Amino acid sequence: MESSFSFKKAERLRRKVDFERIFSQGRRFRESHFRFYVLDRTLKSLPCPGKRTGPARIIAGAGEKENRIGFIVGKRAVDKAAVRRNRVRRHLKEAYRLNKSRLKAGRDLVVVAEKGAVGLSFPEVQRELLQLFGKAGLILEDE
RNA sequence: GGAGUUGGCAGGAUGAUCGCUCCUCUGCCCAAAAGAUUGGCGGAGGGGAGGAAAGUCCGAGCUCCAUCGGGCAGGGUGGUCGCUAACGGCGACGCGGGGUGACCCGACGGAAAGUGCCACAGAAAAUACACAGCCUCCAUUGUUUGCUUGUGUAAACAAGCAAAGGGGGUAAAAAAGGCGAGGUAAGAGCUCACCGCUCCUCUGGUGACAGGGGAGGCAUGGUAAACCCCACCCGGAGCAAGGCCAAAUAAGAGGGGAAUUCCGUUCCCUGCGAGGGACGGAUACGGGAUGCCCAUCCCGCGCUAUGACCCUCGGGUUGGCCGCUUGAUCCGUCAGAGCAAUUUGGCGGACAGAUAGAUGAUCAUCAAAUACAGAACUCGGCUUAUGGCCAACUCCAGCU
RNA sequence: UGGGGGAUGGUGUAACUGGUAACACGCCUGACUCUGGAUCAGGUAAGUGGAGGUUCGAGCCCUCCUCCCCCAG
Repeated sequence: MESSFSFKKAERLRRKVDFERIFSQGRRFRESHFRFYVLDRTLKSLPCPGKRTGPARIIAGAGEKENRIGFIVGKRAVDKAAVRRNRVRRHLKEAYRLNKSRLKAGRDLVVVAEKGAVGLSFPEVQRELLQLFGKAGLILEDE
């Protein structure tokens, strides 16, 4: 298995309907500074993207076994200053990028930052994110 | 050494590993008859946040909408001259004010065109009037009215009141400009010196204004970031502007056409809902009213209208593409114009374009580096946030 | 990102054309009652989000900041 650390556009959630589907149908977890939503695309693959009846590219792009993830760092909930919000999001992206090879595939994930997330250092963010992945049962067992 | 004023500077660097985005060149794959092209996965090279990117306070470019004319109105600016694409910005100068000083600050046109306001206090608040206290005969000149009381035969004298003149504990602001002297019964530009004011005139300056001379003895309280007057300027909205393509859906518009309903209030009936009544409004032919020309008002001229059903066109939504970054651009240097802002020309160099939204993470070294803070159509300014460094100048203290 | 609105006692709202910041619900004390509620009487509490300016004098007028809310995908 090639343990690529790259993190391209196709691995990010970019569509409003994707976010809404995960919020309405996904499972939810919490740590002290982040909320976490998971939706397993492999279980309900047949009806899930339907009903939109859009072009076939939507199904094709999401139909692979790749994980997709989105990060939400709100202005109202987290911090007004754009610099500090960017720092939180970059920490989250880096923590996911370095650890994503250890996760089960075929899921859509969303991480929402909350009030106290601004003051955290990168190791603290990485530890909390891994705790969330563990709670959700996403970490592969094989050594 | 301390305190301060003004102007300027950079906004961590280097290396290693793992990553993101855009552009150029290039290899492979998929779809297709083929090619262009688009998409996916790679390779090489290159670019990748700020002085404030911020606040959105002004000014523009750009785009769409509106635009038949006029009036009234609304908003903005406010010393002068210039600079600029434009500005409420900048420069120089004038005037006024602050600071021992370097230097700084000023919405800085008009209150004898009009209107409004000026609480409390005070005699009085825009008019110089009433009123309280005080002075008015002794001497020089002239004049002196009425009433009451007292003395006296009377004439007359004395006292008081009225008439006449001056004046102002207060107040943010005060009038016979301020202050000092003379003057007087007490007092007033009544007189005089200095300062100020008004008018006339001369000189200098493009101008704001400055300086000189003469006359008047002084008449015009404050407020225009109150209405207003004067001069100048101003259509509206904003890239989520706006345009194109595809998909599914069927709102709206136009036409036809028959008919009389439709909407709102939640007052009444009903347990609630549905429904009905009442009230108000809209609609038929006309009128009126409303709407459309930036908002409001008026005039002239013009246009439009309720709605089941049928036909035609195809709004908005979702996804993608364009707009989208090289332009009144910025920097360096040389030469020219100008006190300067700025500008002309030559040479060289630089310049992000994302769309769930790119600059990061970890480590090492440098004495330390986490100040404020992140592009979203683009420029020119202003304002606000901010740790540090440098230069010039000012004041104070000490030493030589 | 662009556009619009607001901030006044603990809470919800007033303050006309600039002239002593008002009202209700609260809260506290007292009366009434065996006690509580209701009622009555009295009191407490903001100097108007912050900083400057205009004016004799700003909640109100002007400028700049801070915070909150709404609209447009």
